[in-house]
Amino acid sequence: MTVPTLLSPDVRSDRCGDCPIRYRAVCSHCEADQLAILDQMKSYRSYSAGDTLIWAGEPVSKLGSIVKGCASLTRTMEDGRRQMVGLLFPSDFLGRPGREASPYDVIAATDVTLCQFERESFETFLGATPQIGNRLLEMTLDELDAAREWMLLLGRKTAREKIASFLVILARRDALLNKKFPGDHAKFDMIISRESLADYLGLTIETTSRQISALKNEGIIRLTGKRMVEVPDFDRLLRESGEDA
Amino acid sequence: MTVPTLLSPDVRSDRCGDCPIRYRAVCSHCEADQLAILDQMKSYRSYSAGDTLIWAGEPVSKLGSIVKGCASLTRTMEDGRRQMVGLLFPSDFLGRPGREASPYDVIAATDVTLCQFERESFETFLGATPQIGNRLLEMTLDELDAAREWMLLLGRKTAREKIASFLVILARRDALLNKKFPGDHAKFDMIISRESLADYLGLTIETTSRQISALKNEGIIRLTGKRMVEVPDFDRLLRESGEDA
DNA sequence: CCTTCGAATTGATCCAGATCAATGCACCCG
DNA sequence: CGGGTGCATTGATCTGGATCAATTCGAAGG
Repeated sequence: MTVPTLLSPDVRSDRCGDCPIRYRAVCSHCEADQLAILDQMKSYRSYSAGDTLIWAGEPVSKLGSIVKGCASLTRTMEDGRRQMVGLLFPSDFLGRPGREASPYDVIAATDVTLCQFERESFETFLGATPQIGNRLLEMTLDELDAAREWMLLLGRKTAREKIASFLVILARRDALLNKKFPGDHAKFDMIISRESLADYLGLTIETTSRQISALKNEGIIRLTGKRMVEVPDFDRLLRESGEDA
Repeated sequence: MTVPTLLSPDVRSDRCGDCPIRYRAVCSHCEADQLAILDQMKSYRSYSAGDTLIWAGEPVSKLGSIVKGCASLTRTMEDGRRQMVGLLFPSDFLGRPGREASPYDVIAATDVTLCQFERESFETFLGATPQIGNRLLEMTLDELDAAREWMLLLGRKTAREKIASFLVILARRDALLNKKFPGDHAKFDMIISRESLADYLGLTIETTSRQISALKNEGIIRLTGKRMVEVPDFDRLLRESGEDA
């Protein structure tokens, strides 16, 4: 049962056929008849920035896709040290079939709209629909690649390279979303606070802030407001990130 | 076509039914008839410690399971900085269906026996056999959890905690393999060189060596030879690792 | 037995990033 | 308008782990 009043303004209708993530989400390989079933099973739910969608270790009865917004996955140690272990963007899947609980907190980084399913009915459908399972495997392999890329960043990159690498990811995302070339002049929102960014990069807030200031002072990036970033020369930024071409 | 002469002494026959990883590998959910097909498709191959099984970026035509031994996944930056991003043990799967190339080098840490398939025929079988896909998804989710756990280690733990965490993993593995309780007195081989260990933990060889010596001097571990480790008090080691109970 | 050679340990010094401490800067609310 | 309140920036200092530099150990071979 869908709840139209919970739709965010950007989600034009509650029918799967109109969904902005129709061709990228877990349902992307589904045929029309399978989609009709998902359409019946799904419901939308909205969260505000800062809300915790899932608490680490708590069993969760819902699974679903991010339709709009951005959520973070975070692990916290007893003494309070925190490490962000992933960022979820629209079309990314939330929750793991066959697993009751998540080993990390999931927190809305911005306002988030979720397309969610009951775990049980989704798992039944998954068992009967190989397209879903295949797509889920693809997406999980992509997440694994991203996680391992991030391990290299956390283990071996300097603070400056870490910041630059993060900005490269956002600039590429901006180019993709706005159908520009990756080399073009990019302008995008940093999405997360300095504190979250520090948690993502394995740094302190202070070091994070200092390195951003340094990149700004050297003209590699330009800041408008606290969160908007412009990248006049993408290749220069890329060189700072320690990546190969 | 199997090649009996390449069998390692521990692999008693080349029939899947006798396989030591029969109930943990990608084939574990398969029925007898499906297993019979895999039995026809598979071949064994052995590698020596230090051999590169897969070069980063190179297309690979084979996929398969580790039957015996241990292999590492490593990313290298242009300037030579290296980060190990995973360790594969018996029953772990090597290669990614639907993906031509691996983004990291795969290197035999010890002598390795592989049960391998041609990519093309394996992918065809995967399409027709949901059990394989489901198991692969489970295993990939496990790898993703391990990778994210490691991100916390790389981003936030001290050198001492990193070493202790690695030893905790090996001690748990020893307990599992030898059907002991995790708290029991463990004795195991460290598998990898100090250099590889440094690459795994995001440290230098020197820091790695110093921290191991420190744990030894404080009686938290005991060393016999360079590579054999004994853990008299598992809980004490666990406390040093920064993990919660 | 001694020599060799790579891996491991140990010591001395250095520095990138952490920590401690203000200060700046919006934005809200009484 | 003034004074919170919560980020973000900037400055001063400290330190854990890196770097540079010898040993030491142990297995392999003559």
